[in-house]
Amino acid sequence: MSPRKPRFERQLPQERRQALIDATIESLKRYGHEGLSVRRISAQAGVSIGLINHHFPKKDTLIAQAYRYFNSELVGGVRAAALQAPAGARARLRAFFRATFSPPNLDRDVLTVWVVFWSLYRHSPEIQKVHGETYREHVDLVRSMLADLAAEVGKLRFSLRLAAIGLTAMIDGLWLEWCLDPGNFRPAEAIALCESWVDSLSTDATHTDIPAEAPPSR
Amino acid sequence: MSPRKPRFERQLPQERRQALIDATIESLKRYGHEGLSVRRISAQAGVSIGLINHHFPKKDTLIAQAYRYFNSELVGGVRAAALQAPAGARARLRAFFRATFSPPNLDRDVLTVWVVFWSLYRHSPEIQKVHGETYREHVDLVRSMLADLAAEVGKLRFSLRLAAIGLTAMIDGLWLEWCLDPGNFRPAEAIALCESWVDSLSTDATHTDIPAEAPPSR
DNA sequence: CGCCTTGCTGTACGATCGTTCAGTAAGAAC
DNA sequence: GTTCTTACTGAACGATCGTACAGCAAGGCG
Repeated sequence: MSPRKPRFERQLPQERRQALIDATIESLKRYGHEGLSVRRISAQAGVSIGLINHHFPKKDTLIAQAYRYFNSELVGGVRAAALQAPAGARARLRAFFRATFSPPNLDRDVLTVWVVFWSLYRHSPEIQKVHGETYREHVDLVRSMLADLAAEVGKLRFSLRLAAIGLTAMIDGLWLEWCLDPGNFRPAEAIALCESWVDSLSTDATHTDIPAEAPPSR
Repeated sequence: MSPRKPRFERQLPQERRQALIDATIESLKRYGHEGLSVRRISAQAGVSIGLINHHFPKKDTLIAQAYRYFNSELVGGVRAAALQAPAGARARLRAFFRATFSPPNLDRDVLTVWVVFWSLYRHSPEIQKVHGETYREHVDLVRSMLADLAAEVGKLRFSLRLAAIGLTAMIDGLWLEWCLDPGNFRPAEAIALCESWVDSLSTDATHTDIPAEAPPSR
C-alpha cells in the first residue's frame, strides 16, 4: 500500500497567518476590492473557508494585518535602497526615487492594492490604526533624507514638515497617475519630476508668497 | 374627504436618473464602498429597489454615470474659477489652486469618493471608459494654463505634457494626504506647495539631469 | 370621468457574503 | 502503538447582494 497523502498540512500559526496575508494581497491584486472576501482569500491560499476565522477573529483583522505587511515591505525596500546608496543627501534621494519608481513598487497590481487600501481607510478603524503606525515610517524616511539635504545646502524653501508632505504627495500622485494610465509617462520621467522638485527646495523663492509657518491645529 | 396623498410622484426619466446619481454619490460619501449597493442607493433616494434597474440596465452603469457627473462637476467648478480670475497665467493658476483646495473640492467625504472611484478603475471597464473621457478634460485644463505660463516666461523646465503630469500628481497627492489626515497641513500650505512647484518650472535646471524627451510608447 | 401609458413598487430568486461550530485528522509526545 | 493537542475542514446559518418581473397607480389625455 502506498502511504496516504495527508489531506492537509499543519503549520505553525505564525506561518499560516503569513500565508493568509500573502493570499489576501494576491487575491486583492487579482480581483480588486472583490478579492477581499474570505472565500476568495481561502481559495487563493488553498485552505478551507473556516481557517481564516481560526487564525483571525474577524476578516477585518486579516485585512488590516495585510495592509501592515504591505506597508512594511514598501518602506523596508525603499529604505534599504536609500541606505545602500553612496553617502550624500542627493545620492540617497536619487536611489530612493529609483526604488520608488521601479518594480516591485511600480507595478499596476501593486499600486491598485494601495488604492483599494486607501479607499477602505475612512470607514475602517482598523485600517486607520495601521495607517497611523506605518505610514509615519514612510514620511519619517522622507523627512530624514530632506533633513540631510538641508544640512548640506542650507535652509530649504519650506519647513521639513511641509517639504516632506510635498514630496510624498508628488510620489503618491505619480503612482496614482501611472496606475491609472502607465502610458502617460515613463519611470525615468517620474524620477526627473521628483528630483527637480527636490532641487527647487534648495533655491530661493522668487514669485511665491509662502504663508507664515504655523503648525496645523492638530 | 381629504384627498389621498399619492404613494409616490412620477418624474421625468432624466430627472429621476439625476436624482439617483445624486443619491449614489451621497450614499458613497456616507458608507464608502459599501454605499454602492442598490439597496443603500435606493434608500438614500427614497425610492424602491427596483427603480434603479428601471432607469439603468445594470448597477455598474449607474455608478459609471455617477463618476462622470462627479468628474464634470469638479472640472466645471475649477475651470470657472480659473476663468473668472484676472488675466495672466499666474493669476489663473492661483485661482485654480484656490478652488482646488477649497470646499466643495477640499472635503474629506468628497475626496473619499474620489479614492473609491479610483479603486474601482482597474477592474471596471465602464469606469475606465468614463475616466478616459473626463479626466482628460482636467489634464487639458491644467495644460492650457501651463501653456499660457510658458508663453509669458519662455521655455519651461519640462515639456507641457510632463509639467501637466507633475502638477496633476502634486494636486492628487495632496488631496490624498489631506483626505487621510486633514491635520497634517492647511489648505494654504497646499496652495503654496503648488505655486512653488509652478515657479520652479520657469527657472533653469541646476542640479537635475532631465532625461531626453521621448514621448511614451503609447 | 374613464382610458392608457409608463414610472414605479415590492416580492421573489439564486448567489455570495461573514461567521459559527461540531467533527476530523495531522503529527508530535510518550 | 497509543494518546493528546489543536490546526484544520466543511456544512450550515442568517444577512445581503444584483436582477427579474408581475402588478399597481400616478397623472396626462380624450
